[in-house]
Amino acid sequence: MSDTESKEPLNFIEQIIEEDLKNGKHGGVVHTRFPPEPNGYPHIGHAKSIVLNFGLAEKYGGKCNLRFDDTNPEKESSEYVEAIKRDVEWLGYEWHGNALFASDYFDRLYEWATELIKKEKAYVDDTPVEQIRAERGTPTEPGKESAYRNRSVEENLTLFSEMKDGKYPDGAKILRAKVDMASPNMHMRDPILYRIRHVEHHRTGNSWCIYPTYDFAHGQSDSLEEITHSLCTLEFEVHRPLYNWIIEQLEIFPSRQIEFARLNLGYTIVSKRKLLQLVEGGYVSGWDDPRMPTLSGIRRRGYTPNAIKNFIHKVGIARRDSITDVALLEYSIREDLNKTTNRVMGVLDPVKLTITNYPEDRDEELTAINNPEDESAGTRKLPFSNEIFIERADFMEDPPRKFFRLGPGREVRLKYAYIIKCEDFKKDGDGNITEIICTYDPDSKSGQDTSGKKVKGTLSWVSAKHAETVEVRLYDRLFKTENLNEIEDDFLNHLNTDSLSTLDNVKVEPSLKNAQAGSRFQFERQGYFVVDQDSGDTKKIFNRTVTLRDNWAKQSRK
RNA sequence: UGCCCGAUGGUGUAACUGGCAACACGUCUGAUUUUGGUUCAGAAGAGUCUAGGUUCGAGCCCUAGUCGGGCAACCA
Repeated sequence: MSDTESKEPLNFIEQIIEEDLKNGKHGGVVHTRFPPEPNGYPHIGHAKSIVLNFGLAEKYGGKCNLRFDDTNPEKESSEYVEAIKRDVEWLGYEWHGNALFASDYFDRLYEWATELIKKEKAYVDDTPVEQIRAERGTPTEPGKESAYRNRSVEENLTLFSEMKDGKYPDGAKILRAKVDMASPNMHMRDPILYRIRHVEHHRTGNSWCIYPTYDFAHGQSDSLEEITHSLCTLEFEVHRPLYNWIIEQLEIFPSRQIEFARLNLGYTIVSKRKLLQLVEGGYVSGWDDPRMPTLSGIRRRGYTPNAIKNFIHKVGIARRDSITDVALLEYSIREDLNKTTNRVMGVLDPVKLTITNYPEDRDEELTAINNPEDESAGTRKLPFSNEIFIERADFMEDPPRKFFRLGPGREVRLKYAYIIKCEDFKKDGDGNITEIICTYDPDSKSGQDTSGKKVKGTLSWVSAKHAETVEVRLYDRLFKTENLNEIEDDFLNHLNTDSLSTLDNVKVEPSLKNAQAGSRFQFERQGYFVVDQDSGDTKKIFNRTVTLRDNWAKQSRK
């Protein structure tokens, strides 16, 4: 694997890995990890990290751990742990061994803290929060050393042990590293290693009342797991000197931190905090609302793991901030679904069409191809009769020249059936078309057409008396602003109020009667749909995953 | 008036580590098509943030600047 010469260009992380491999670093082992904090549901941005970390391990024959960074019990819960596991598995990855937790290392971390104290590299500080903050200085001014900075090793050891034993209330004391209060890097100005929190942890319960900070837990966790390449996003770059400092002081396995730019998507928000706001504020139905960029939302929307992975690969990995065009995501899902999904007939906005010369009592079974992209998908029977439904948008009373569909006197083909001609139509008092009257050409049956006619348009349809009525939920982007990083007002002001529209009188062919939740279909000429989990036995619900590309719509917009 | 990153078509990434910018998406043509889908053929679109420098030669190296991002939670 690792010695395969691929022609694919390598991203900068792969270049680093291949260089390490060449130099025999870590004995040619590649070991990565996906390290989420269980404080929210994973979203498309996390997918980038998941695909990167697990993908690299796969590519180089290495391993990838799943490790929860659960050092802040106040925000974390096992609900999130489960959601994260589910999503990683859904994407098709298997973590190495059991799921791991930073909290598994609390004992070890405590020992290491003690070790740092003994080396005079850490001390207990009684300074109040506000003062600590003030003494840290600003980016342009150096900080001031704490009055407690030079306590004796013995005193620090005693105090730290008492902190652990619960002798002090929250915030009374902290453990800090002794680095350099004048460092131009704020994170090196005696960073906090442990804080007192008398709260229950979702895994360790009440056995601890002091918890390590990210900086004191993450690097050592990587080290304990012998992570060779520790990948994280750009904002942790300034933490890297501290990450390395701790590893050096403790003389432990030297994992290497490498940062890459997080994923930004147009019209999409990727912030757990804001996503939580959408859920709690009732702007969406939940974490798995199909409009949400969460993996659970995307999954419910009908996206496939393959599409997500391909999308991430197409986006690439780099160190510069960027915002990816949603069109790339949509392309990825269409590309996948086009090849894998069966076609069916569905009419979203039905209008009745009567074929006057077709016998009322006649039922015909036509043969339809399930997937023109996949012959093995076979064919199915489609019932036809004198009354059918077609899409309201497929008829125009006064059509423009480039409109290939139905209009007075025009002819079109009904897919898999006959060529029909519009003879007349009816309208109600408001001018809405209520019925289209046609005749058909008996010699034009699909597959045995002897009519010699050529028509430009082919319509999808559903036989009225055989149709199933279902509900369809059409989704649009949740926000109306493309770059949500640039806005200055509340992001909620940018919500697209028309992001969901529900159609409750959609007609579909009878083969869909027993479609199971999670099954995906292409409604011919419309888009890709997935059966929603809310579907009842009486009425199915279909979520529209994405529309088909539509050159006509594009052209008619001009 | 600090430190650290980054800057390549509309968007996202490449450029064999110095040899005269490529791929994908998007856009536009045309062909095929019983999905205005798919597929196929093709086109337009950047001279690589700016100014210097090194070099036979710079998107790649150096210097300065500009612009963008990050860093002052007992968050991660």
